[in-house]
Amino acid sequence: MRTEAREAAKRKFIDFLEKKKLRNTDQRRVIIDTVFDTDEHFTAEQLLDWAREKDRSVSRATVYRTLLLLTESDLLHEMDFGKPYKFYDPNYSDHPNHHHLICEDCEKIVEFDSEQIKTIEEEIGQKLGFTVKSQKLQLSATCDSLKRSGTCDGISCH
Amino acid sequence: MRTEAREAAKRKFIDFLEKKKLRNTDQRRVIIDTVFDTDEHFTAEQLLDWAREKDRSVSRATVYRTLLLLTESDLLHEMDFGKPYKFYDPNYSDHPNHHHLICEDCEKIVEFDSEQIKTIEEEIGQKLGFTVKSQKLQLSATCDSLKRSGTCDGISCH
DNA sequence: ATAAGTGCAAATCATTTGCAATGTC
DNA sequence: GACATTGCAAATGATTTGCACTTAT
Repeated sequence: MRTEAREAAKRKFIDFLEKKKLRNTDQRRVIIDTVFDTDEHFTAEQLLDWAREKDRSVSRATVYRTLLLLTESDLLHEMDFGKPYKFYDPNYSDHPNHHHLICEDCEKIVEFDSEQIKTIEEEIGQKLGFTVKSQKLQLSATCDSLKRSGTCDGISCH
Repeated sequence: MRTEAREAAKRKFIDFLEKKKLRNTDQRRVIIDTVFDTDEHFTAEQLLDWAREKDRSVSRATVYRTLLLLTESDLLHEMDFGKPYKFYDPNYSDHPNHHHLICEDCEKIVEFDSEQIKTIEEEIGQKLGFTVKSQKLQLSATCDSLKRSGTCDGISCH
């Protein structure tokens, strides 16, 4: 994630805590530093591992409790990729309307934006009598370069 | 669901079983009858209840095992609506490309199709070097009639 | 001082699985 | 008869929670 975006997200979280009269603890700081130092999707367990590398005192319970605060404050989005555990996406604060393409061949996840889709979504919502507030779009796809050349090189698949 | 679509889905499932040399048991028949007699989204637990009304011998284990077969054969789609349990959507065999709009006010789920979105998805996939195989789009929205008149009447919210 | 936050271990709860009995082909 | 399928009850595994101690404000 870009440095400014990352720092902005951390600041927003501190603001969120203050506004709710919640406390700015060592563990919460370590966890948000970890969350916004990556632009990968991650699981609760991965976050626990990473955070513990920085501070052994971070516990699984606090990771889950902080993940809840981060999703409530809309700085982190919960994602379901069909696995029995959740993934978390730290890129929404920088790209609030991005979508996901998941490659069935290499499991790689590509993020993309589309103004066009956003516009159509709003039109459709209006036609149905609703105001669209947010969206989740996941495309499942196969890798063209794999099919053509037998390997996952080029822009696709990595 | 329309009668023909419903019957077609059941037939496809029987074919699927035969092709895989799996057996056409009483319990599986009761479960698919139940699944394709509704066009609502449902949970495993609801399906168990409904199936048991028809045949007390149906067990939770068989419901889960049959749900797996139904999703594998692509006749039923698993959906994540942010709850700790999964929902199942029986309408994909009739409308393979439909999307969902979830109303934040009344929790109603509206299904809709859009050729336009499908086209854009394919274009974007191509540009990224992939062939799009399937998609999941969920819009989260608020109800206009509720905002205007204070009640959820009209086409929205029911 | 006070109330929020923490780690730990136990609890929860949807889903999965081992197994002996049963049913389908 | 062979082997898939079933129900049951126990296991699993991600996430949540109660509690006594600790820490931020």
